[in-house]
Amino acid sequence: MTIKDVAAYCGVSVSTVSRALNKHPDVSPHVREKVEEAVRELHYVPNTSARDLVRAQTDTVGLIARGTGNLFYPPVISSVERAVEAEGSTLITIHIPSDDDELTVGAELVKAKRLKGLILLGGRFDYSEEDLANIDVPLVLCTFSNNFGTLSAGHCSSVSINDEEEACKAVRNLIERGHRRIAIVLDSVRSHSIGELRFLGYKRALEESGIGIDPELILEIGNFDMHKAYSRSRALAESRTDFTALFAISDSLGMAAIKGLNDGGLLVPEDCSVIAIDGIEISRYCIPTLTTLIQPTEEIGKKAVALLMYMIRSEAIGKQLILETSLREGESVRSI
Amino acid sequence: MTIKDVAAYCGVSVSTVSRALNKHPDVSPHVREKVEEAVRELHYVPNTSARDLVRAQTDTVGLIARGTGNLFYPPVISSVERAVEAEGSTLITIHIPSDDDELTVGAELVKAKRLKGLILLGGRFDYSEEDLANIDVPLVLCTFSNNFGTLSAGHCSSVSINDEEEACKAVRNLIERGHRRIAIVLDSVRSHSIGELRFLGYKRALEESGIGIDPELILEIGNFDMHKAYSRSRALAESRTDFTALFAISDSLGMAAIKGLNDGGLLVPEDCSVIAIDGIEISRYCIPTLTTLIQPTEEIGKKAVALLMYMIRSEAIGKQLILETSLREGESVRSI
DNA sequence: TTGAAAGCGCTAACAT
DNA sequence: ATGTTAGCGCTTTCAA
Repeated sequence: MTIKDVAAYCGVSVSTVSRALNKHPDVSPHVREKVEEAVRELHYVPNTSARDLVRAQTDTVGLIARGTGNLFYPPVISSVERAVEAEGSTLITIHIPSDDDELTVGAELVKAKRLKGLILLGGRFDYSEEDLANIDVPLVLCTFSNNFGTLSAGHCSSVSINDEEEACKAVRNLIERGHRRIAIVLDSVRSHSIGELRFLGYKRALEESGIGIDPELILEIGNFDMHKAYSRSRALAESRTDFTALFAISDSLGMAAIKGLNDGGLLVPEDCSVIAIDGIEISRYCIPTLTTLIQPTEEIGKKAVALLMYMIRSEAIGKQLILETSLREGESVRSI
Repeated sequence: MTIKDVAAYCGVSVSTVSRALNKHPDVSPHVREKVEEAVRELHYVPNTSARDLVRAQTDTVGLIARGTGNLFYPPVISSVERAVEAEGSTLITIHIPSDDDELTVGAELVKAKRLKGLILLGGRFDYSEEDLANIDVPLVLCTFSNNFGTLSAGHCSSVSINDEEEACKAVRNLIERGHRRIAIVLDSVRSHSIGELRFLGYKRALEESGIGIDPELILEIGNFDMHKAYSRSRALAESRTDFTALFAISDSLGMAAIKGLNDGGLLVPEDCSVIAIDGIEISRYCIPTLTTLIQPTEEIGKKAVALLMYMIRSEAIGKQLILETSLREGESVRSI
């Protein structure tokens, strides 16, 4: 069942069928209708490989999600999927561990699948022009990137929250409620990724209020493992260190921390308040409900695809888009 | 950068390069080496579309996950991704809402992308031969299917836990601990999907022990929405209906139910025990930790791909594979 | 062991 | 408005 069969069935040439299929204007309504009927009748589905081969590039865009098991991704990926689908394109999604290099994987994928664009989820923010140069199709980073001041944006856009600012907001929220001894749970202060940015926000909020940084309250767990977050928080609770609040850079770390504090003898929020960033669905149903800054996952996905398509179509230069979080008041923070 | 360039670079014909690339035996070691070097030198990556066009089918397999936001999927999908990657194939993943028809979507996808195989996650179990006939490539269902007795397996395999049996185990666990008034939270008793199967297991466990079914204790929420599970459980708690335990057919429903019971005035596990099925990571960090039957997600994904590849290669008839869960003792169940 | 050439299904000039 | 035709990059007969 090829385009030839459809052409024969309709008694026209293949190019006419092709034109009708691709919604070219110069096809008579009568023929167009006949073709459409034939397609239904014959259950004809165009061969994507053939189409892609003759075209300059595929109708496929790639999505690379770095860091497995991140509960923040699924809704973003869903959103990207829907948006890409709505554009009539195809999405290829790949998850890579956080110690793989997303740009290397990306460059290969782009070549092999002849992608027309690429979206990166959870990448680093310290890409150099050189790194980026390997990918010769439009690129959208779903990571706040503060180095575009020095980088020529080229075919690279970004959409994300302002990680530093939002982290700062979260910690300010705690400070406003009277907390001064505030712990932080993060992957690493030197992650070249959101961990580092959110740590900067934490630092800034404390400094604004003249509160010093206490290394004892910085729980660097190396990755986004809930178990590590649990055990370190528990240890901190058991150590009887003086602190009344904790900021987790993600909801899952926040939930693990609450459990750790709890098992370490500290009640949340009575003995220790906890705030996080993400707003994943399940954190509305834990006990206590997590207070968190909700990332606009749906919008991140939609905007990422919109930016990508925009760049693909107009070969325009990249744009940096910053979205805002919204506070979801849970039960894990109290004033003191 | 095409195969022609590589051929020119090596001073051989394209067919020789093609043979070398595809590891045909009849290529002299010397030429083979030269080609390999040229590929590295020139950063040549074969054009998948061209390759797929000339071959009978693509190197792509599809994965359709039905029901969005299911936390059981991500680890399975990751596992499938890795396994497919290890086979040198490509995966296209699509999420569809639970009210879409996975077989229709699947049939289209297979045609359009000329997939060599398809994996279905979270599908129904009441497919007819007719339904299945629309998909003319090997198919693996990650859903327990009890109708293969009457269905000729054809090119269709399945890998999953025995939903009815495992649900029965879960409820038996509660009964063994002295519970007799046991509620259930599920999507629907007539879902033609795991909901129905697990309900059957619930029923069987109760009947085994001579416990009658009380419609009041059956919380049908229509879908897998945590919010619905929350509000219904809360209402049940507030109604002061007599019950001491609750079985949720998924971890996320279980967590939502715990929260609902809690907010409705019942402490878990003191006033009400809760058990579920899934074993998602985050349910180890809620308060109380969820007692649950862990699904072997990693293995489900791996086995699904293995079965699929097996069928693709040998055109063999399908196999039905049943895996076992393992009990993860949490803090949400106590004996009475 | 290698090369020449046909053709996979489609799109897009170009011609009419 | 429609038909004819030349490829897109690759694999695979068929010949040498």
